Amino acid sequence: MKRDHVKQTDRGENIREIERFFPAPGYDLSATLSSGQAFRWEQVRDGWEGVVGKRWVRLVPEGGGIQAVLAEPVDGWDWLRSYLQLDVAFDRVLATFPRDPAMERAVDQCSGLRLLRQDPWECLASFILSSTKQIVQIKQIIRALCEKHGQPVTAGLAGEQAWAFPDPDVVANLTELELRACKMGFRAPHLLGTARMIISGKVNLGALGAMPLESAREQLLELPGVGRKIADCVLLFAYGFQSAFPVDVWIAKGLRQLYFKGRNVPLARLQEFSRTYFGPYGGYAQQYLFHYWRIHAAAELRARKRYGKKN
DNA sequence: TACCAGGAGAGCG
DNA sequence: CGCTCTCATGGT
Repeated sequence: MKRDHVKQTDRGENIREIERFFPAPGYDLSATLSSGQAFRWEQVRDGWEGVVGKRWVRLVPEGGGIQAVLAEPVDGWDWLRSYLQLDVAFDRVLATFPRDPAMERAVDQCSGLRLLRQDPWECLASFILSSTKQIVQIKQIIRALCEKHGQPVTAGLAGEQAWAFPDPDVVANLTELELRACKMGFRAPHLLGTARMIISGKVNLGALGAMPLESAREQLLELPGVGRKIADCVLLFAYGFQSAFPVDVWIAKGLRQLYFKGRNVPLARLQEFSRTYFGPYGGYAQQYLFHYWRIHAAAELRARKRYGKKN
């Protein structure tokens, strides 16, 4: 135990803490961390362990909130509050969703799912690596990249080791071959090219948050390996553009099934539909549908196997 | 063993 | 434009 690292002054200033409890009623940590928005969290016993920025964190849901435990003490917790979006008035978000049967089922079954607010570079790089990969595989690629090229950070109370996500300048100075060694295949030149464009200053990730959604998206689309879907993921998960609505294969399937009677509606029309139909927090609605549809479809598949295929 | 995965980009008519 | 093909790799 490292409790002796927790120092307090009489005046209550410079309090360095190694753990803290955050009240978060209704927050479903498991759904949030496993819903395909972030890829570095692992379930360990009754909690989740990962690296946020340069810090290893263990999060345990308990008693209407989240207990956070670090490996090393910190001065403040704003970085974690922001990452977990603990201050979002969530009832007001839910109230803006369209009231249709599909949306209500999704909210009903995934209530407690939240959107994170991630670091733009890590989020961008992660989703460049995500294209045509299953979530389990994306996690493997990112783990390899971090273990080979990320900065080591202290993890756990016994001082084990974890790795931070490698910064853009580190990635930019790697070779395509070194990146391919992380099993990212044809995504390697995309990631490399993007890292180099960011280092060169041709795209400034720090400036996008203050831009209108469309301008920020335009900037992201300049980067190699970044199309509409990945751009929207980054706009939503890293910059907090709540109306960005990434349409991937799952969402596309779900939208066609749930809102178009299974008709083969073209992607562009699905994007147009999602932009107008789901409201100012469409991104949130999207994450509910994504999570719901992924679980729903998986359950359906298992049921078919068990009872024998009817089709 | 086949099929497919939180796509993007080039090439075609 | 809109459609098709390819890209690399591994889970199910």
